[in-house]
Amino acid sequence: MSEHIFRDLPLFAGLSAAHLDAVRVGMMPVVLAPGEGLFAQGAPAKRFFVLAEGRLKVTQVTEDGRQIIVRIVHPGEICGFAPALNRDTYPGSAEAMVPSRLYGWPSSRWEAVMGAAPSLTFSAMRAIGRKLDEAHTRLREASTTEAGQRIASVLLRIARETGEETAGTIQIPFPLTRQDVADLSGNTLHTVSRIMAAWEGRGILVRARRRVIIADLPAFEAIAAGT
Amino acid sequence: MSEHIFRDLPLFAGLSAAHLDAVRVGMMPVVLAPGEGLFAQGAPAKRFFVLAEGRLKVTQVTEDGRQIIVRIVHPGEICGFAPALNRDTYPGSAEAMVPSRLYGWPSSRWEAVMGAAPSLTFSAMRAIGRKLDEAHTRLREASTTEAGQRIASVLLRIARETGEETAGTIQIPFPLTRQDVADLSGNTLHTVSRIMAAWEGRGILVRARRRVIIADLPAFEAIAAGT
DNA sequence: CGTATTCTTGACTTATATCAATGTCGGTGG
DNA sequence: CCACCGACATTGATATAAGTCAAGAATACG
Repeated sequence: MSEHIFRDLPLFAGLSAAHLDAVRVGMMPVVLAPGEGLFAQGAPAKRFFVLAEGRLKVTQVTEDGRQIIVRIVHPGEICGFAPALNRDTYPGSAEAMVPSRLYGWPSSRWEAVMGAAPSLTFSAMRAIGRKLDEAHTRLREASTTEAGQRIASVLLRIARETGEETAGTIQIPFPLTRQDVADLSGNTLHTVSRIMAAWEGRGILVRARRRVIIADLPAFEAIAAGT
Repeated sequence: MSEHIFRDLPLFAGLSAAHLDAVRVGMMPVVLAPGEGLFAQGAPAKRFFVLAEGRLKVTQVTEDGRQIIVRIVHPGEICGFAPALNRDTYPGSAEAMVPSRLYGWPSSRWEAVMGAAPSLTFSAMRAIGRKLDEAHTRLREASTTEAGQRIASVLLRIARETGEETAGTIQIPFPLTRQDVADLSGNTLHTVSRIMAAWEGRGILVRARRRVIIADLPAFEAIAAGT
């Protein structure tokens, strides 16, 4: 079954038959509807996953109910890698933003699956490293740049990762509410709404419910860079 | 030479003679005076390191000259792991806070050194993972908690990692200026100074130049947790 | 002993959160 | 098919935390 995922996922490309067999042990497919949770912050980290199709958001909540979006998981990426951190609970919650398809393994298989091929390990390590890099960028921006710049920077990064160009505009191909943007950029919903409304007025952004469409990329890049 | 480092550093514990030999290839000792730089942001990532003794701070600067301390490197930790991110320049600058001793390898040896023992790879991965976790915590705090809480949280984490208890007080065993604390917690020097002065008045902190000494740990923990 | 670094403190300003209300879209069920 | 309801979004008024500007004091170091 699911022979195709090994062709679909770059992460598993070029493995020998023996290693593929090792990877397959304990592997289970998972399907999620929009808004459905995959795992919850603080829950025992029973499994780790690779996203085959769709989009997830990983969030963390503070005691007082505030939320931030820690990362957005794109197809082909690993998530739930708590085993790598040597911890037994998930540091955040994961939830599908759109219909999603993934594959999961018991945490106990982490070293076996990673060990099946060194390239897999380095790939996972690079993925974690990139996340670290991104987290540091956001951290630096959080304390040194103002709200508008942070919002532009976050949207620009997502647009670069996954944006789809249509008639000169770039659209982020999955729904992002104003609240999501706020949680991504460390602002309140209100501030985000005000700033994005201003950009609409200047023709930089196109107004759309639960969607972000960049109309004037150069202007957007200028804002992200600090004008 | 330097046979002892393999006993001193937990990272290299329990390796076979053959693997130790592999690790030793291209290895070079480095000594740094306080304030001396190890590598600079944007420079070609020629080497990666393990800190044997001392303390480093890794910083990033924005175009407009603002700075944040991305992490503090403690003895036994890996730094300069740009190769793991598949990038050829350092994302930040590293500088010794106190006299420091380390060992470096050419970046080209990354996979070889990591491959010398799987345990080493997983150790490095855990180290990166922990940094990611820490970055997310700081990111969450940056946008949801107020200045005093962030300062307390940062100092508390460092104190837990490395603090030394003396006569009921806990001292962070390396110099930390108010500016350092500001760069660590995402504040200005002034805000940090005001808040720490207030804590001194309440007997929670002991005043000391370039040093942080926690006098009332429970009170400090309460502040970090959000009172 | 003087000079540089580090730290403190005050007055003022501003960005952004908070509070509060209203508006708009889009799906669901009658 | 239309009306309603809930989710999502806008907008204004106000409050406030923390940044900026500015000056000066304390400590370390050569």
